[in-house]
Amino acid sequence: MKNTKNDRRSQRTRQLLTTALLELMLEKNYDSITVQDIIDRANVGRSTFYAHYLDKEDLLTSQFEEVGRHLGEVAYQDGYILFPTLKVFQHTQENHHLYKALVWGKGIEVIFKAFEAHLNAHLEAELRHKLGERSSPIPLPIVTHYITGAFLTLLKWWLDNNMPVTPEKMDAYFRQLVTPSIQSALNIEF
Amino acid sequence: MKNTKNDRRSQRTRQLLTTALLELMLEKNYDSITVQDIIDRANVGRSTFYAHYLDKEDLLTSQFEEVGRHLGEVAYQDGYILFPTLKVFQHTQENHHLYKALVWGKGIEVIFKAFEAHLNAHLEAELRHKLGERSSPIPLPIVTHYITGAFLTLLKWWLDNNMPVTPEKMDAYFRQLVTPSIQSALNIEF
DNA sequence: CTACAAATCGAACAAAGTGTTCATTATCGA
DNA sequence: TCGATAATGAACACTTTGTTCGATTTGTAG
Repeated sequence: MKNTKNDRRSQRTRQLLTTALLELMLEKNYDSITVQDIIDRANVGRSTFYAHYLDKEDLLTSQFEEVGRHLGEVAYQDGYILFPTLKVFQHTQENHHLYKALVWGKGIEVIFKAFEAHLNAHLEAELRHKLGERSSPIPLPIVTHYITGAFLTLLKWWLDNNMPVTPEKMDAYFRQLVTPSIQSALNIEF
Repeated sequence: MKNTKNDRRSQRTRQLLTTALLELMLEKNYDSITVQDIIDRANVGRSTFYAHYLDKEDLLTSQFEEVGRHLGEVAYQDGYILFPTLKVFQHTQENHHLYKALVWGKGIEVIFKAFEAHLNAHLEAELRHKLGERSSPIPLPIVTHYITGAFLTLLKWWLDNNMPVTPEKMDAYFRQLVTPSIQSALNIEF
């Protein structure tokens, strides 16, 4: 098939561009990175870049939205209530070079947005299920945003400070903080 | 004094520029706003703009960092532990036109960063005071970031959704969620 | 091996925006 | 009215953007 051939070549080009952008984000501010920088680093022709992406922003988001979605899905592959936060902390530590680049640049915002959306959706569904017939005294979107907001802020803080404690400790701290809130707010045990 | 005269003129010019930027942010994406747009709207000469600010970013941050600091200070003028969140919700609602512009643009990030720094610092100091000699089972920075992260996320969510509940209700929800956490985590009563 | 189609290359281009310079004009206090 | 300071805006060199297009490379089907 022709598809195979085209796809492989194109895919490799996209990979080169993504890698180049990531490398550059480790070196300098995202806003000051030009398309020229990226294609120089990636050894890719100017017109090729624009054949694949609309602009620099497009390269950033199209790649990293996927990462965010992926994170959201991984986080939910088990039936946890309050999702497996430990996994996320661990995954973040293992790939912290990637995430440092994202924190430095503004890529992290894109990922977090996609991640947050997933977390909120799943969390709301699970809480609703757990509640059953009872209604929540606090609107569920408020509860879910409260939880994901706190979680992502801690995750970012942890990264910014070069992960001063282990993922296991972070997870324990987070759960210690969030559990009583949910229990008392929704009268749910878990 | 000459200062008075200069200051007044300069100040007025800066005001014009800030207002123009705010208006423009209501109309279109921050990144697509040019310096030309701003000075046209403000009826200010090009060179005047650059006499006051380094670039567009500088205009944004120098003005809005102040807003963030101001918010942080206002929030602490009473001796609350867990700062007067209600006031912040109310203030946000009263000035929601301003904040909508900021949410739409990316100005909100700048403000939140400055605001968050203040909240964290004050919160940590107060919690430490409240703890006295006892040491916290959870590192205080983690507690404070947990709280401010959750708070700012809820504040943003509330704005994004056009403030579907009253400031009083938001405040009550937030406190209901966060109070048990802190009590159980730090053994503090308040 | 050859032929072919798809992907890449890179030079050239117009367009837009940036930040600076400087001679000129407006403003306001003394 | 004078003088200092601020604002003006045209002109400038420079950077970046996104597009076009003919030449070139690459991988595969036959």
